[in-house]
Amino acid sequence: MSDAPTRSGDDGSGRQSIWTRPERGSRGPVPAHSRDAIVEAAIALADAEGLPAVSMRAIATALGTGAGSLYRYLSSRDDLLDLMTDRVVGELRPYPPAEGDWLDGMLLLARRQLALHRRHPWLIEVSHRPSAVGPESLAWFDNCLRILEPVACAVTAKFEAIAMVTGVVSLFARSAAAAGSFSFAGADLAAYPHLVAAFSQPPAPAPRADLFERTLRGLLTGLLVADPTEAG
Amino acid sequence: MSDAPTRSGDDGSGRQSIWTRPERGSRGPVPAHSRDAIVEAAIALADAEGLPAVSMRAIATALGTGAGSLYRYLSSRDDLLDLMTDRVVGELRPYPPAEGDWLDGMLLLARRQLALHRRHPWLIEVSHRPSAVGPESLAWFDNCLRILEPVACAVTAKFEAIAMVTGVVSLFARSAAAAGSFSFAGADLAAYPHLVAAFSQPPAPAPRADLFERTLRGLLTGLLVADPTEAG
DNA sequence: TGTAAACTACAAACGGCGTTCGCAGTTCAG
DNA sequence: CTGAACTGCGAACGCCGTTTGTAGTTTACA
Repeated sequence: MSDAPTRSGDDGSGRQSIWTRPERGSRGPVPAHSRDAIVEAAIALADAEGLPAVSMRAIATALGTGAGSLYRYLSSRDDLLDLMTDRVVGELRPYPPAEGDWLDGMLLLARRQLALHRRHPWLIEVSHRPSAVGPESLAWFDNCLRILEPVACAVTAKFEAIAMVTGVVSLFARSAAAAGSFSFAGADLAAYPHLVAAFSQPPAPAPRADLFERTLRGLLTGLLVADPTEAG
Repeated sequence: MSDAPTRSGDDGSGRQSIWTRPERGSRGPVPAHSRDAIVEAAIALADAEGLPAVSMRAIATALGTGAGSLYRYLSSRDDLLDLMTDRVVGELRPYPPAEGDWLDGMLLLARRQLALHRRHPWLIEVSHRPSAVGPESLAWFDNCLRILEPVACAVTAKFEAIAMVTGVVSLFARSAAAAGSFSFAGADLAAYPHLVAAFSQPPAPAPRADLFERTLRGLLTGLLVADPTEAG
């Protein structure tokens, strides 16, 4: 909506994004900390105690300084979250060589992305917020395009497909994190006949094998090797 | 993970969920406000100014009272968000009669859900948080099961399918809300050859017709009318 | 009917948050 | 050498969700 604030290298207010602003000037004492150290401490904190525990004061305490001092290195907590995200996206490297089927290649990338979410559960909470795309995220995106190179279709379709794959990955990551986190106790189940019918059935024999892969395979073939009869 | 806190009618600490706790007792003056009025004010605020504007103080001001007074009707802000969510889910009623193909029925429901997200953009931010399932959400779920009744497969698969549909809906809602909200300015694009190649191509002739529907159709058939050769 | 318990409203306060500001000390450009 | 640009730091600001204390009101029950 509105005038598209497009967080980029230089927004209207003259402020620079975290990706283009230099870490420090040439004068003054050598800083006691660094952007990297702060990001590292924040990630460690998020991995260990979850995203809500990542407060400026907590990070500063972990680094042995005050909360206000962090603003010598960052301009806001949002910038820090962007840096954290891009840094862990870097863990997706090294990217495998483009060999074999492009579909298998995309599935491999998706599985790696899912593993990344397992390593850093806070990624789910952080990725839903409009963020500035960092260099590692761009590299990942670029690599997806590389794998999709043999596919003959419009770039728009590829963009859509990549976005959908990322979305489905976060979907699975979210459902894995929220597994069994609620129940129906206390509700008047009598009002929901199909629900009680479903629960009165014998439990499923076993979870279907690799719902993740089947979903993505269906999605990608559906989006990229489209039925030519409905070319719009 | 851990001991599954299962937010339900009565959690371990003896506190009752917002769905089972009575709104008021029998003694004392008649309350000046009501749970419904608070929820309504909160939804109006969220629709107009976004979820961050929904602070206890703002709601209280809108109702002409103090922030602390709201705790006579709610036990926490999280409870309020649960109530808000369930209330707008009620807007999905009335549910259409189960006629025609189940796939078409599910697609209709999904489209309605997407429209709901368009009406209440804050739903995206609120639904990613582990929440207590309210009666309207249960009714919606029950209705999905009703539509899927003619499908002959395990209930587990139906649950998975419903969850995936909801997830894909929120995916599309999110991408619609974030459309064009970032750019690559300031980045050294030379390091991303496939990205620049993609952008140097002529723009797509036109967006593919109804990516939403095609995605869901592929997903549902893939998940529910599974290939019998790989029955697990 | 009298009284105590249960309920109401409300303002003030608590602790935490992200962030800003002023101050004192340090380093380097001109 | 001087002054500008930087550094760390602690106090403060204005928000937030929530708790608490006080005072007034209504109902249940002896």
